[in-house]
Amino acid sequence: MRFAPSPTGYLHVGGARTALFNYLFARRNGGTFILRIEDTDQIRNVDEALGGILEGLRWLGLRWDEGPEVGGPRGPYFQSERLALYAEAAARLLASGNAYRCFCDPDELKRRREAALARSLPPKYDRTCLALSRDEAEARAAKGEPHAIRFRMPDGETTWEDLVRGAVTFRNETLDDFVILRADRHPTYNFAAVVDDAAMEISHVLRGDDHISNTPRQLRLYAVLGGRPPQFAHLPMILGGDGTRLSKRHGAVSVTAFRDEGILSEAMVNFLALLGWAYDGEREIFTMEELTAHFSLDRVSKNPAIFNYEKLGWMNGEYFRALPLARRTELVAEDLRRAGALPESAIADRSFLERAVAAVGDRMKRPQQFLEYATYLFVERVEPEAGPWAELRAKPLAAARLRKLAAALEAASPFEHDPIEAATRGLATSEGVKAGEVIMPARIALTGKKVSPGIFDVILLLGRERTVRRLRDAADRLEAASQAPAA
RNA sequence: GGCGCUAUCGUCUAGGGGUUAGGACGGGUGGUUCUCAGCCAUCAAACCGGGGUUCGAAUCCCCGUAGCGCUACCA
Repeated sequence: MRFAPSPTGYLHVGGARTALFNYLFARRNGGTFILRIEDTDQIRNVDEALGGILEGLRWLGLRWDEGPEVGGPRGPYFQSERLALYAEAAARLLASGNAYRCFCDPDELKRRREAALARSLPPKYDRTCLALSRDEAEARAAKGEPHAIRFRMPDGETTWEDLVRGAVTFRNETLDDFVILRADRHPTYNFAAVVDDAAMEISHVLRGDDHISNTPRQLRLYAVLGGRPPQFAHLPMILGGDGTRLSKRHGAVSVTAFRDEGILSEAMVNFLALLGWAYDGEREIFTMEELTAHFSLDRVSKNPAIFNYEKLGWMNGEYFRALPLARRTELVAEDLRRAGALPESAIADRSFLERAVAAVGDRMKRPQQFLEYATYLFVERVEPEAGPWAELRAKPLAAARLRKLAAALEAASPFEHDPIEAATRGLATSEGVKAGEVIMPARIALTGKKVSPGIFDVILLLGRERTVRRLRDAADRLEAASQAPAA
């Protein structure tokens, strides 16, 4: 079992889903999860790009048994360090006549390909260099003439039993004599993958279904290189909302970006697992342990799946709300610090922050939402939002009630939840109105908004002094405004 | 163009020769509470089209259509 990403700088959710399925399959079946880095393309970066991949995998909790940083008996785990293996395998194919040297100019081939495409013809390599005698080819190679090595595709057809799709067949003539070793002696993907999968004794290959058409090529390579091919399973692709391959323009795509937006790794894993796999269609919440216990390839879907950001958000809420208060507070503190949203002293007062987080309670689906429900706790004075303020002004008795509430709260003793509630409701009763008639104006005066945690929690958090001051301040302003109706 | 894969509510999916075609997200409505969130209840919402096989097809087969993928000296 292996996951073999190329170092692209970050772990894409599609890659993450593939990695997860590989991991689950290996764990479920007592296999070994190998991480191999496919860095055969010289053009692409490697070092810093690798970090993002490993970080993403680790964050998700997908620990590899063998691979970078942990080593293992089948190393090295970077293809760039396995060049000798590919050269040796290519030499064997050359010797057996299953491959041949190609001196064609890449630019010329590209032109021909485009020309063929323009005339609606299949853009296959025309086997020009297959016609070269072996002596001539060897002589030109010996002179140092640049050339690639191509696989000689045999006639016939290639079939395999895909673990998620069943039998898949390709006619070899549609496959082309593809390059296995480039002029710079680096292997191409299909070749390196086969040489390594064979050497690493890979039993199962789970990958995206964009690799389906690579599979017959690889199978052909196995046939001439020797070694039993692994079993293949092609997973459905993950698409964006418009039905095309998920990419940056659809929104966040790297798992670390989701992390930074407050998505919990447990939620990410759970959500990814459901993209292309289902337990029974009913149950949706699974821990990693439960996933490894239940995962099986025959419940993997064949249809591409559109990445639903909203459902991820919902699922994150499920996990976030289930976290112990201390943990939620910790996550909120981390986010506040990262965003630089509050002075360090406010963040450091952990017991107050914890009370605030408790008051916000189920309203948060992710730490980032904390301030939506709590900003007023951390400012000297609130500036009511226009809509709510206008509503307050529309109530002629509001100012007077605010003052009465202030007085009632000054008298409430002790200054705790129940006496505060009793004082507030008592006022409503004596005013002959429903509690909401007192509470909503208070909410606007105290928080500046129409939406907040429970009012008694807010009052408690604010403390008697600040509460009373804000109530009276709002009353003052209401009265001033009614003097000058223009505002 | 060629080759391949796929096709159940808007989305993720369960099911599979006879079902009121189930669940979840999202949406609507009602309830609960001081608002919101949450929770509870409830509603709307789907088998791509056409042929065939069959007593019976959404399910099996074929064709079509659509979407996606591959068609590199990328992976």
